[in-house]
Amino acid sequence: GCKRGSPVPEEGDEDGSADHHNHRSDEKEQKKKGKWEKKARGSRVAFATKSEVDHLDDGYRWRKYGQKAVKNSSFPRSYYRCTAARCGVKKLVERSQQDPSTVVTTYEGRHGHPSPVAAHHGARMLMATGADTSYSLAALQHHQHDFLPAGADVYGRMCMQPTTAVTPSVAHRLSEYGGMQFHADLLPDDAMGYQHGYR
DNA sequence: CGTGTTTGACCAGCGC
DNA sequence: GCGCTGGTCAAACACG
Repeated sequence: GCKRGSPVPEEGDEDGSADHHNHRSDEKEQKKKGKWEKKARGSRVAFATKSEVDHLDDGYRWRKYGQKAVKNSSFPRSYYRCTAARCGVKKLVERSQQDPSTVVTTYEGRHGHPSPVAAHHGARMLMATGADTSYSLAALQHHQHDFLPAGADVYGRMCMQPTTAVTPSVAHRLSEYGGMQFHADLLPDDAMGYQHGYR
């Protein structure tokens, strides 16, 4: 079922990493509670980005742990998890059905640790604080003129290519701002359910 | 040998 | 109870 049950995605019980027993039973319990739709742990943010590759380098290291076909889309959905220890942040990646050139990336939770790559841009830290993701995005838009170079259009098309003035992470967001739209858990579940971000 | 991806199987929630 | 759907694990596999 596709339901975002909890209307209040408050994240106060971010202690899942505390008990990582080897027992299968406990892991199962963890799986049950780990339901995105039933138990909203941490923030959820979805981005629609134009890219020819599914996996975008946003500055963090991700490990793919699954792939399944979804009903609302003819393309499979990929599941990623942050490889950092004690970091249970998850990420979903799926292509848009109507625009195969568009990739929808969904983040859940907050890292609580800096990006593995040298972060010399404040924008990097904005993502790391995930808790205020919506604020981070707002801040990004507020300061986007600072990061946004004259040739922003270039980043709206490519996300993996090496950049000189901005980091891939920034480029990623620029692409979102430069033509695509994002939606956070601020939106009603209707907006989340009918389709991923197209309106 | 270490790290990450691919892939099949399992389980939980929902509707009938 | 059963089938459908979606989320995750875990062994096998690929790469450096």
